[in-house]
Amino acid sequence: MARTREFDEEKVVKALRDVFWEGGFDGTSYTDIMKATGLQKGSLYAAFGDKRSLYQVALNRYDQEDVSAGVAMLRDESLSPIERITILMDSTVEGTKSAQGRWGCLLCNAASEVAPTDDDVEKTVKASMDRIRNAIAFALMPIDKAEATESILASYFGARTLVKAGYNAATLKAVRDGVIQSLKT
Amino acid sequence: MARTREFDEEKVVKALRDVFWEGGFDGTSYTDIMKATGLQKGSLYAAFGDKRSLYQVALNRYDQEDVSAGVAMLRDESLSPIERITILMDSTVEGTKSAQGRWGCLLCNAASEVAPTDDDVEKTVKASMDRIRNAIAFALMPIDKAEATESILASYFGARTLVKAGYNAATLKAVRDGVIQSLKT
DNA sequence: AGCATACTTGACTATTTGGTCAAGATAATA
DNA sequence: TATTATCTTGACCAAATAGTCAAGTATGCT
Repeated sequence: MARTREFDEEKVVKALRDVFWEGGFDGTSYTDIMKATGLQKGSLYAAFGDKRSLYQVALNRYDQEDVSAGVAMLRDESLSPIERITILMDSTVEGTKSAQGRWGCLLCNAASEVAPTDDDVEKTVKASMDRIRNAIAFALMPIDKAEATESILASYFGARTLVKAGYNAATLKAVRDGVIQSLKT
Repeated sequence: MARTREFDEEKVVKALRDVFWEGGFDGTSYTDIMKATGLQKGSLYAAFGDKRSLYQVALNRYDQEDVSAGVAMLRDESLSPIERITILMDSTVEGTKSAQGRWGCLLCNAASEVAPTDDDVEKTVKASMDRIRNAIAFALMPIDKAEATESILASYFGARTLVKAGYNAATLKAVRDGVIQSLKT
């Protein structure tokens, strides 16, 4: 019946996630988006809607791919609770060394920049954060440390903010060690 | 010799801090800035320079007023170490209830939005964060918990991010309680 | 093969952006 | 009081912004 879509939606959605992840909402222009996705404005509007919708697509992708990976690790019962939290916090140390790591946490970036003026984004961000919260709580259950759930969640987001602020691996290791230490007593 | 400045620099600088604190860098236009300060563009340029300079003025004011207040509290030896950390974390709980609290931490906002593309801002943010870090370390010394410094710093910034994401007082209390619990063992 | 459908393109627009500047206003000094 | 240095104003500008749309294009179905 009709012409088929030429672009690879998988690649385009990843490109959307990356371009907003790196640049933020206001910091990313259509010029940037077109360059990143290889699509023209018209196609973007036809396929996804306006800029806010594009951002939502990016957030959803981040949830489905990046948050999900972390959640799966935290729920992996072949690892010990301490191992899982160590891996979680270690990922922030690694973040100091990679470009993507230095982009920070897209959820935190969205919470900071977009959530205050966009109820839909606030809901999406909170839902993703809750998934992480619940996975941390699940990981802590076997060692009876559920009361540490929220403080570890906060330490994790705070650690990713420290990376964005330019702190080095040593500082992030200190965060990790402090968190692990608090679970060993 | 010359005409004197009409505006109250104290009020203008506070207004700059507030308008960027609430709206972020890209999210704040000259229209907003003029409305907040009561000054025209030309005066702002003459007095402070371009938009990035205005942002730096706001950051410095935040450091001198808001960060300093927190640092002074953390260094107040008339309070016990646990009391001081409790007050620090409690401030995030209170933050869920005030407009200014929901603006989040200007340092975190700056780290997220501006620091990656502005070396001066990165330096300023890091310097302010270090002041808080050192004050936390100072507060923890008497109870020999210095190794918890960075994880508490991260919990604090993470908590303020949770507020921006729309979390309620109950969640922030859980963060606070988790942090305090980890100091009592 | 030809049609119908929907995708793709890029020129176009109205608005807003940060930034400039010349003219006018004002207060401290001589 | 006249002078002078500086502050204040708002009109102005070029560039960039998000968003629209009509025309052209390509595909799957009949």
